[in-house]
Amino acid sequence: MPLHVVVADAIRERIRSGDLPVGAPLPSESELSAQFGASRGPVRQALGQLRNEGLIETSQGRVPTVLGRPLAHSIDDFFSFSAWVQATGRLPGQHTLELAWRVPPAEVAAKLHLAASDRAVVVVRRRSIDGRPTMLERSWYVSEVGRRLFDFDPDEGSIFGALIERGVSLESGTHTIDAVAANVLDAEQLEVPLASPLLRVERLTSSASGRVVEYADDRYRTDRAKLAIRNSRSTSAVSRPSIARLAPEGLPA
Amino acid sequence: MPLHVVVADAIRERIRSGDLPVGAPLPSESELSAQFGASRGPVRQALGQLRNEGLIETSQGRVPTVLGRPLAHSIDDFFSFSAWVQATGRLPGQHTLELAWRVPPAEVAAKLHLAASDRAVVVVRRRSIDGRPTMLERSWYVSEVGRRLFDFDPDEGSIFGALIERGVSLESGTHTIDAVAANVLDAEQLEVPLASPLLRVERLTSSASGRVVEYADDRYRTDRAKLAIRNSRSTSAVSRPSIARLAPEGLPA
DNA sequence: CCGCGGCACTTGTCATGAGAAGTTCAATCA
DNA sequence: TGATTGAACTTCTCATGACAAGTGCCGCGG
Repeated sequence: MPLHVVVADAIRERIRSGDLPVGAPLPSESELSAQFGASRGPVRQALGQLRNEGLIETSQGRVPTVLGRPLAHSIDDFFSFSAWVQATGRLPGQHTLELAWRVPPAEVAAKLHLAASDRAVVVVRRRSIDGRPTMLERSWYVSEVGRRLFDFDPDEGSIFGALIERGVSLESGTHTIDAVAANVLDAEQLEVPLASPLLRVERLTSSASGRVVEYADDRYRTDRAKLAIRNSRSTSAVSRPSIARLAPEGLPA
Repeated sequence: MPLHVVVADAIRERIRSGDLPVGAPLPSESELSAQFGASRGPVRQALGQLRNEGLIETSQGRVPTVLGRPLAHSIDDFFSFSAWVQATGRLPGQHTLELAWRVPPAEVAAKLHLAASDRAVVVVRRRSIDGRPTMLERSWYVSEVGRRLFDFDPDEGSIFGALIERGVSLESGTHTIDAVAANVLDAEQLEVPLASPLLRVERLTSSASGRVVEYADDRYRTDRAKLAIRNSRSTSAVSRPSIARLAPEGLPA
């Protein structure tokens, strides 16, 4: 394991455990170098990573300080409805409306990088929080991944979690957010009037190898779930903006 | 200006301009070193930054490749409509419908932490991209900040930029995203049918001292603007989740 | 007692050099 | 023809050394 990862993990653990409380100064770079028997390079690489994670704050001439504890829930909460709901102390529910293996519509096939005649596995589920219908989920999986869905009951719980457990690589994702009017199925399942505004999150999930494996269209009742983003300018000026507005491709330049 | 920033800016510009199209290979590190008269250090620092921004992809043994056009150059693009539109190479426009100093509705006053009788400055503007109506913005500023709005023409350009220039501290923000049906004003100004689904972004901006200074309700035509979020699990499992789903307060536990 | 200068220490930036590990591609062999 | 090997690339990692620039603090002088 690379030295800079070792250093970053060690410091992260010291922060998580409370050994380095919030606001506390970190050892200087030279001290860390000595502690880990590394030169300044790897140490600075580790500190840069931690700064990007928002864990520490650095500035010239001043020893780095601890900004906050790492959050208990992971980014998985953003991929998995079940994980999110559970993390907020409520009860997730799901009711499968459809589970099938068939040729997807052209626009879905394009997003999954499939040939026109390739089949994919589609799952349509109504998700609920504490028994209240909250979201309607339409997911398409490439066959290779999707066939595993027949191994277990999608009414059981998290598909995301089940796939991860079975060794499927679900690594990165792009989420696109907009609003749509509820169609007949949406309205019926979410128990809202036809054409009600719904928050839509489209998700493209890729494996570690970069292969697109899932396309999902999730529609939320906005009175039961929203999205929130928190960010600050100064500390993130150098950090990566994981969020951005997006202009649709369809717009003429 | 630091060398690695110069290098990063140059490459970013070459991507933005299309000189380096999507999927194209970047020059190798040694070539870049030669081009900029820099050693490998700053070049690698620049590439790391671009990788963090999701602009390029790197892996051992392979030349870096262009992943996509920049979604956002900086966090500022997320706060400022003008900055965002300009960064994507298009022309922002604004038409002010109202600029007034008056007592805000109770729910707005609460968000700004104002007393019931305190006044605030309200601005309603229709924002456009390349002349097309795209977003309707309703912003409320606390008086202390809002009075500066009368110093310049809000039709001129970015309020955000103008306030920053005048030394106003706009440091952090919380964005809440949902969907709403277009009301009469929305429909008229955005040129969509009544009750069309719109993407709404509510923004609470705070100064460095933590004081809430702005509340905004921005409503987008979803055919002209969306939100995108890119994230990966492994590298971000520990990375800060600057994004989270949010359950509304109104929900009974 | 207060203010100020200067020194020690810090991080930020950059150069140079080197080996490990992965990728690409063309020549070679079955 | 198809698989394999190897060399020439690449990036990743790390060490060392150096200077610039910012911070904190102690002690001196007022």
